[in-house]
This record gives sequence, C-alpha cells and structure tokens, in this order.
Amino acid sequence: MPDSEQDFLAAYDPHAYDPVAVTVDVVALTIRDGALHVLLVRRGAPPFEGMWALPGGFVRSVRDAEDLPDAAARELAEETGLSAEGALARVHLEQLATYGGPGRDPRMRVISVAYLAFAPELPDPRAGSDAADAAWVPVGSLGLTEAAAQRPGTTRRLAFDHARILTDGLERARSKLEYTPLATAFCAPEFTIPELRAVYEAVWGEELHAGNFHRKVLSVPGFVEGTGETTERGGRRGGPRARLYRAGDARLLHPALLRPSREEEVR
Amino acid sequence: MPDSEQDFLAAYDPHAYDPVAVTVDVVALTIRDGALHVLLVRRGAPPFEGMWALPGGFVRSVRDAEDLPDAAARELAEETGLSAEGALARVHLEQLATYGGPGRDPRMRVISVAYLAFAPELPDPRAGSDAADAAWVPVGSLGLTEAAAQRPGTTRRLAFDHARILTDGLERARSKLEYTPLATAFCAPEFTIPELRAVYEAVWGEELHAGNFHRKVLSVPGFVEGTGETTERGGRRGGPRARLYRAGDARLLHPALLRPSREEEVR
DNA sequence: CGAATAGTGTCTTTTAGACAGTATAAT
DNA sequence: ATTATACTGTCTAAAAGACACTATTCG
Repeated sequence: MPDSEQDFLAAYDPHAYDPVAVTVDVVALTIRDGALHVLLVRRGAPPFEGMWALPGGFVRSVRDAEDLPDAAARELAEETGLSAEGALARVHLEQLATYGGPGRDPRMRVISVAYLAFAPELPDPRAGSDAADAAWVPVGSLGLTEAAAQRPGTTRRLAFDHARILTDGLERARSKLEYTPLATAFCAPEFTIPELRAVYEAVWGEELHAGNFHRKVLSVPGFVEGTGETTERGGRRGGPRARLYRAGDARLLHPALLRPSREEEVR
Repeated sequence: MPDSEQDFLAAYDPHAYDPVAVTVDVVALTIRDGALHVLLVRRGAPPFEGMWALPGGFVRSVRDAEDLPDAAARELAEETGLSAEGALARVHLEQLATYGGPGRDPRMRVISVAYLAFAPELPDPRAGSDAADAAWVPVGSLGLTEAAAQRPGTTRRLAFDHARILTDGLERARSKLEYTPLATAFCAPEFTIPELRAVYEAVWGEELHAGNFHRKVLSVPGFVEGTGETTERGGRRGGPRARLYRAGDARLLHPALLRPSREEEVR
C-alpha cells in the first residue's frame, strides 16, 4: 500500500496509524526579588517521578476540542490558581516551539507544543492535580548551560528535555525584550522606569546604565505613556519619587533596545 | 477518574485517549526571476481536492520514529525530487510554528508542525505521491493579505489554514533577513552583492539603494567573504563585472540590516 | 557612443553610549 | 549630613541614509 493511501486511511481511522500524544508545556517566567523565576512542578508520577518539570499536560482534542493556546492557558491556570478573567488575562502567552523527537518520553511518542509566558509577580502556586509540588524557581539556580540543555539529565533537575525547552524559552525572552515592549508584561499595570530597567536586567543578566536606559525608553514611540503620577515614596535607600507609566500602544520597539555585548554569539 | 490518572493511562494505552494526527507542512521559499516563489502542491484527494496546499504529510512515529526536522526534510525531498546528500543539504530548514486548532481539518484533529525552508533556485518539482501537481508559485500571485490569512478560503486558493501558515512564514522570512545572513541560503554557493540585494528586494518587496546596501553588507563582520574572483560577464544591460563572494561564518548580523519603512507596523 | 551597472567617497542625520551633574528623599 | 537614586545635559562614536561620482561593460 503506498504511503498516500495509508495516510488517507489513517486520517479516517486514526487507530490504524501511529499513535501519538500531543501535550502543551509552558515556560512561565516572572520577576521575583529582582531575579528571573520560572514556574516548575515536581512530578508526582513516573517517569522522572520526583524531578522538576515544566507545567504541562495533554491537549484535550475530543472532549473540549480546545485550541492550543487555550490548552496552554488552562495548564498555566491550573498550576497558578489564576482565573481566566483575573490575573491570567494580564499574562502574555505566545507559542515557543514544538519538540517531538522520538524517545523524549520513554512511554510513547509525545509531541510537545511549548508556550512562553511573561507574568507579573504572582502568588505562590499550589500543586496541581498530578504534581507533588509547584514553585517559582530562580532560573539562575538551575545551572543551565548550552551543554546541559543538549544532554538531558545533565542538570539533574529537569525532567524530559525540559532543560532544552527552558533554554530556548529564555533566549526567546531575551530577544523579545529587544524588539517588543513585552518587558511591561512583567510589571504591574503602573510601573516606573527603574522597575522596567530591573526587568531588563533580570532577563538579560546584565546591569544597564540607568541614565541612558531612562532616556532611551522615553524616546521610543509608544513604549510607555506617563500617568502624571509618581510613587508615594522614593527609592529604598533614598532618592526622589519616580514617575509612573503605563504600557503604550506600540507592538514593536523602533528603534529597538539592543542588549550589549553580543560579540561572542555572532559566530 | 481524575485527569491525572486518565492522562497516565492514556500515555500507556494511547488508543484509550483522544486520537490526534501529527503532520509536518513546509513553507519552502526560493527566488525565481527576481520574484519570491513558494512550493505548492495541488491536492489529489479530498478534502480540498484540486486546491493548492503546502507540501506536507504525516509524521512517521512508529515505523521510522523520525524526528520532526527529518520529517520536514523528507516531505521537501519528496516534492522537489532532491536527494538528502545533494542540493537538499544546501537548503536552510527551520521550525516555523505549530497549528492545531480544532476544525482545521474536517476529518479529525490534526496538529501541523510547520517548517520554513530557504532554497536556492531549484528545478521544477515533480508531483509527489498524493499530489496531482506541484509547482513553484509566485507569492505575489496568491493575493495574500492579513484578512485572507485569517479567514480560510478567502484567497480561494490554499487549502486548510495554509494561507495563515504561509503568511506567518513570509513574515518570519522577512524578519530573518534582518538579523541573520540567511539571504545567502537563497543564493548559489558563490554570489555577487547585487544578487544578494535582489534576494532582499524580493523578500522584502522593496527596492534598496544599491550603493548603501553594498557598503553595508561588506561592513558587517562575517556576512560574506570574498573569493577574489569576478563574474565572467558584466550585468545584462552593461556595467562592470561583479566580485564573487561566499557566505561568511556569522550566524547573526551585527549590526542588523533593518528593512526600511516599518512605521505602520509598530502600533 | 549611450546606457546601465559595480563600487566608492562624502556629507548629514540618527542613535548608542560614556560621563557628568542636579534635585530629591531615605536613613 | 550622608548617601542613594531619578532624571537631565553634553559630548563622542557608530551607524543609517541621501547623494554624487568614477570606472567598466553591454548593446
């Protein structure tokens, strides 16, 4: 039987063809105490029982016929306890990539569609249905390197190929902050320029020049818009009150806010 | 039965859970006669029989347990007749996005992982196994607009949600040319700066200033490296012979080659 | 020859970044 | 008072873009 006919039959009778499971996994990032954190769950069942993993689960394809972004939002809501009408509406969610290599799940062929989420500071998560625990974990504590991302198990912390997915998500996040105003998705509805700078510093892992950053943000059309208000108090250790801003209407930053020192990544 | 247990059982007995099919679709782009073309196949079977579609097919998940990029390369090879050792090795292939909304295939739930390919000029394709026809089609002839991409069937030419996938692939291609040296993937192994400029003009749909483009390309480290040779003849309608270049070792362009006039897309 | 094209020179404007300086508020 | 901080001013270097110009080759 030629491939075409086999495929055709398979389409009408899926059980006659290769069994595949489709899941969504979410790389949810937030800033806590000035450091970038990722939402992780501790697996309560094999495989990788007891290890940390990205929150995720199977896509409901028949019962609810949910779309992929809906599935990602649902997984995020289940782990964070957020309601769709509430704080979840302020979370930025975008598709990251799909991971489908054979052998990434020992049980069967699993295709995982990964999503990337940028969230403002959220309460501590509660453990979801099939997780033993859930927590915001500082990204820096995971010992992620390119080598660790490529060889599963090297970090000894993340299940499946989740180190690779997280590494890809972090790079996407760093890049997104260059060309889009999505750093504001990590902030409260009203924020100061120094708070925005702290987001960039946490995601990029680099200190930025406060004065130049300030002027740059204000010079990009549509990045932020002033509220006319200021904070109630000055900085922790002194300084004047900072002006408050809201996210502007730009969807792209032009000119972009490029991160410094990328020489090493070019070749 | 709680979700977790159901999921767990499903993982061990996939037939007990929702049936899903996973396919790969390829947005293969090339430059012909100075215009951007996409590889399309005419469907030889329902649904959408007789309509144009992106080349694609089911992922072999058990028989060969192929990885997703391998599946995309296989689909591309089947439609173009290219061998993996030959010209296919010079084609750039990257994952684009995954499309999995319910109802995008009337037969069943289908998750499509889309890939984006940049190819140098290739021979005309032969019709693959389940296609009635295959051809390089000028992108400009498809009447793609944002409205057409959102409502399937509006262009009256592309099956499924392939207008949306193609639109996303084109935007990705335009963006990739800004930040990476991948325009060279559309060229022969040795090329001239004006040929490279023609790639940019075809993908961006804009004329570029020849002199400034020339200097800019040469000023970006690692973009191109000279061969010391020149073309045998001058331009079609006169002009000196052009120097020949190869792709350099840069993986990112720094500084980037930004396309002009993006004011309208910012908001 | 005339026209088209490859490649370079030069000038202006924009942007990035270094650095300094002033005013404000916490301790 | 001291110190940290928000924000602004200024200068320099890098880059983008407009324009002009020369040299070469085709028809």
